[in-house]
Amino acid sequence: MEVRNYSEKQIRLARYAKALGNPTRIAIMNFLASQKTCFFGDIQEILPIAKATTSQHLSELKDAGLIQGEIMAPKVKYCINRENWEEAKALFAEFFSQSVCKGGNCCK
Amino acid sequence: MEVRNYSEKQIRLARYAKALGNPTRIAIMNFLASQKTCFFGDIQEILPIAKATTSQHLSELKDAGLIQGEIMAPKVKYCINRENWEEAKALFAEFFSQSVCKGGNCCK
DNA sequence: AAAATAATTCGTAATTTTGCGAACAAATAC
DNA sequence: GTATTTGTTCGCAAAATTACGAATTATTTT
Repeated sequence: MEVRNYSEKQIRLARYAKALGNPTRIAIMNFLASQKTCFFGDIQEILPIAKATTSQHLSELKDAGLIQGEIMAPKVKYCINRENWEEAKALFAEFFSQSVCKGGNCCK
Repeated sequence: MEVRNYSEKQIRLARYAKALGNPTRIAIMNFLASQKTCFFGDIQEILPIAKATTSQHLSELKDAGLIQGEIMAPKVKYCINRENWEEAKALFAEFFSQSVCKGGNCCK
């Protein structure tokens, strides 16, 4: 009964996946990826939730490293954190590049 | 203040992401992708959690459509659901293929 | 200085997630 | 037919998530 820990990669991938595991946050990321300007208010406008909740979701995306914010008083400009976006992209690509059920005798 | 709903794609992507948003579930998927045989007991062995919890995580992955189970009494054989795996792969690929900060004037 | 604008934080509530041990179900082995 | 093996389900608890309105902060405009 060998109890193994999770690898750093597994933990980081899960962290990114968790941050993306909500339709609102996917919508935010889609919006940020498509826009040149990305003030809080612009994001808030396209979402069917209260601004306090939007702020919370942005915090989670920021904590996960997927976005960053820049204060341009009295507004706040958000954008995707390119470096971590690329890391996440690579981690998901690697994850999904695993060959599934090698040998083909799984569940059949 | 146009309140938009989320697209089906956003909802489906978020659903897959949520299912993958936990290191244990990533580890399970990695294991299933690498194994030819995949009985519950084999999965349970590599995880540092109780079997009841493992069963729960498998349920969530199954609910999300990422895996499927087959009873081979008294054992249960699990494997990746190829069709949905491919859908998830495509959704994540499309998501990460978005060009980030077009025009380059975001947050700089 | 006061009012307006923009966004975050606070306080709260409801729901979901994660985890465990114990009890249970279902088939096999003795 | 009783015991064993293998997983699931139940009941519970702690923590995290999602959501909101109200209060707060910080800058800008008047």
